[in-house]
Amino acid sequence: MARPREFDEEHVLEAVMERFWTAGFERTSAQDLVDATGLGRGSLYAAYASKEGLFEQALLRYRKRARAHVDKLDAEPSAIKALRILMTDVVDADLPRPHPRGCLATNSAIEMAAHNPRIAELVRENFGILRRGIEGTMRRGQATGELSSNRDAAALAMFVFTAIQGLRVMARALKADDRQSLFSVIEQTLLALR
Amino acid sequence: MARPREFDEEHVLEAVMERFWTAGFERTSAQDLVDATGLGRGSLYAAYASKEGLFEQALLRYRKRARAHVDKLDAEPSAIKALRILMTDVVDADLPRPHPRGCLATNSAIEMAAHNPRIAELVRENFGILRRGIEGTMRRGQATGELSSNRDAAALAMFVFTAIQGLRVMARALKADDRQSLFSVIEQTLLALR
DNA sequence: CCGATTATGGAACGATCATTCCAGAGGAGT
DNA sequence: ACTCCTCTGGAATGATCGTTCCATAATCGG
Repeated sequence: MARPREFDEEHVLEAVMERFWTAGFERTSAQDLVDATGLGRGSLYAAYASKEGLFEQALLRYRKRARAHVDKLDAEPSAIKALRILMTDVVDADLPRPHPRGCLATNSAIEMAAHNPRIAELVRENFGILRRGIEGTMRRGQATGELSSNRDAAALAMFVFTAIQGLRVMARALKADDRQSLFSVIEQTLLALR
Repeated sequence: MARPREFDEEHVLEAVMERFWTAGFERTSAQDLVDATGLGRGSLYAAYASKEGLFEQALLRYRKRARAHVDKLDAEPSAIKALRILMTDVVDADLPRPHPRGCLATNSAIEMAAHNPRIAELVRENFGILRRGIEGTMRRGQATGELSSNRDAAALAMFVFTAIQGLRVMARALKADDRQSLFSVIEQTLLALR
């Protein structure tokens, strides 16, 4: 051991994630990352090897968001209410002004998954966290009688999860005044669970 | 008038669209487009001004796909069957080997919409063609009594359309053996219309 | 058949890209 | 206090980016 690191890894990765999230991988340059983190090029490359390595770290960090969503799901007793809160949160989180940033995992699925197997795997892992959380909520709702028990919980969870991916795409493409139609989609999705 | 064009615009734009579709805007270089079309740089830029101009043309051309989907919807008498065919077609079309390419409009919504208003508008136009087609099918189903008439056809159409966007995201991220789960999502979506 | 005008495509451009290098700085172990 | 070893950050590198230039070719109207 010799000289210790001077930078705060939490802060650096947060800034990196933010940049990749709004601009995407290709539109974010190494210079952008230097500016965003305040580190020198040498330090950045010594610690994370490459731009792709940095992106992987950002995606790993993004898992916390998925886990937070799952925690919030588990905190609400009513399954339907929990799923409504989840989807409303997703729409609200993906639509900040001035530019909607969508979901980092969804964006990465489109932009990177076909070109980088490592990233594709991380995206699927991110997806899995939320999908399994939804499935748990679904089973809970079936146990309490809130949801019909004669339907496949895993299939229903995949259905809701896919709807969320659709909402995230629409959030990135629609104008702000179409926001209301996304909430209508949420209600139609919840209606389908009864 | 002087020397006429030697290249076939149809062929050129088809090749350009194909390239942007699989690789995305940023991962497609001007050199890639020169190679794909067989034209020289000068010819390409004289005809289309810029890489973005070329992308716009590709997206304009892509509308034909959306229109073909709508035509197929209109050809099937049963609304439910028509929508099942549509969604199955979408999943099949988005998942060719070796790399799933998804949907050009969906990919562009994620990659470009926040950065380029012109592209964002073309994406919304593409979306609108299919969404309105679905809405028409929905009304038809209500008229024949196949679908319940006491639900909002526009809201149902938006719901199905958003589900399709979700399917397109999943198609780009999932492994080939998860294909079956996408068909399960299709059935859950159709079930919600009854 | 002859200017006028446009298409052609490869060479050339400056900018920017991701990455590497390196000289200096600074704690850790002895 | 001295020697490692690592961190640091700006300079440098070669590649590639999108775009422009330009000499040549080809077709038009007259």
